[in-house]
Amino acid sequence: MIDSIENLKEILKEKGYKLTPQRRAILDTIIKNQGEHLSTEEVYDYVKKDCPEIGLATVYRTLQLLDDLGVITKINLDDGCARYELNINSEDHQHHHLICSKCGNILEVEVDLLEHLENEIQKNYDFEVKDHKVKFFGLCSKCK
Amino acid sequence: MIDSIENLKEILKEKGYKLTPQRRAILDTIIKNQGEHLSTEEVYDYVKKDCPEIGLATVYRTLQLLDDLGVITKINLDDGCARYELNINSEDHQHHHLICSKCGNILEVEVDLLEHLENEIQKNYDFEVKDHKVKFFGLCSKCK
DNA sequence: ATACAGTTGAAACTGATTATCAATTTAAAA
DNA sequence: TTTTAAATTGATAATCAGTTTCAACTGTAT
Ligand SMILES: [Mn+2]
Ligand SMILES: [Mn+2]
Ligand SMILES: [Zn+2]
Ligand SMILES: [Zn+2]
Repeated sequence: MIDSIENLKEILKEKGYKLTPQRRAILDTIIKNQGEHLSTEEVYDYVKKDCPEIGLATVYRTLQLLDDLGVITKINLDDGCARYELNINSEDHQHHHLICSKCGNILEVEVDLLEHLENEIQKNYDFEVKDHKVKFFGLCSKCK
Repeated sequence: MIDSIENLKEILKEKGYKLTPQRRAILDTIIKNQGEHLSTEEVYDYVKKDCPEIGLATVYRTLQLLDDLGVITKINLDDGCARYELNINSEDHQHHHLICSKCGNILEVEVDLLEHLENEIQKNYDFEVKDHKVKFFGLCSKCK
């Protein structure tokens, strides 16, 4: 969805928000670490290299804001803290995660394959599906 | 999976745990409120009627224990606290949840319909799926 | 009845997240 | 470019779910 810092300013301006060096640095960090699922503290540690004076509260606030704006997505890996990842396709549904119960490694699943299930849900429950969160637990190739 | 308090004692005994009035009362509460997704505090409030002297720490400990034993399942509805529900079929996968973004109502989906997706995952990622957590977000029949 | 391991409740503690607030900064207007 | 108002920041305190500690208590096997 977001190509670079260039259009972050536009996205912010639309809602009356300002582009600050802190916000820029935080998004830079997330883009640079694409593929990771960073916690707030982890983003804080990374971003301090570019922006040593930044406060942890600002990181919490900014990640929440970027999530509200649809730039990033908050995910829950049941490890006691929120994690975030960059949104690639804003239109598309959130991708699935495979979580290895043994080594804790996270794999991402590109295919969605939920159309059939979602159609059944629309039909049987009269529920209009907008998005989903899907986690699979099990053993990865190395651990089984 | 669990029929009544009768076999809770057996399940506990197998692992060297004891059947206490507190554990009995907590499971009673969960059985009585089947279909709800109770938080620890909510279980605490209900169970105090039968067991007024019970401590909140005991409720936390017992819910965790029952989850470990496979009697109940912890679920995360992104509202800041853990919630639990009785396990009906221990063998089967956890059922799906439909969460209305407007009214917050939770619907349960009986059909699984994930075999195809799970087969693709086994094949393409060499990942052995044991269980899953699936949440759909959208609008329920009343809200759309 | 005894013994002992498991359990309890109260209270202190932890760790993630949020709220507060005075000082600072952005962005738009003058 | 200066002015201005609203948004933002960092430090700190506060909150809140959940965990730990520990002395007193209880369930169960013998
Ligand atoms: Mn991911
Ligand atoms: Mn349910
Ligand atoms: Zn693994
Ligand atoms: Zn609704």
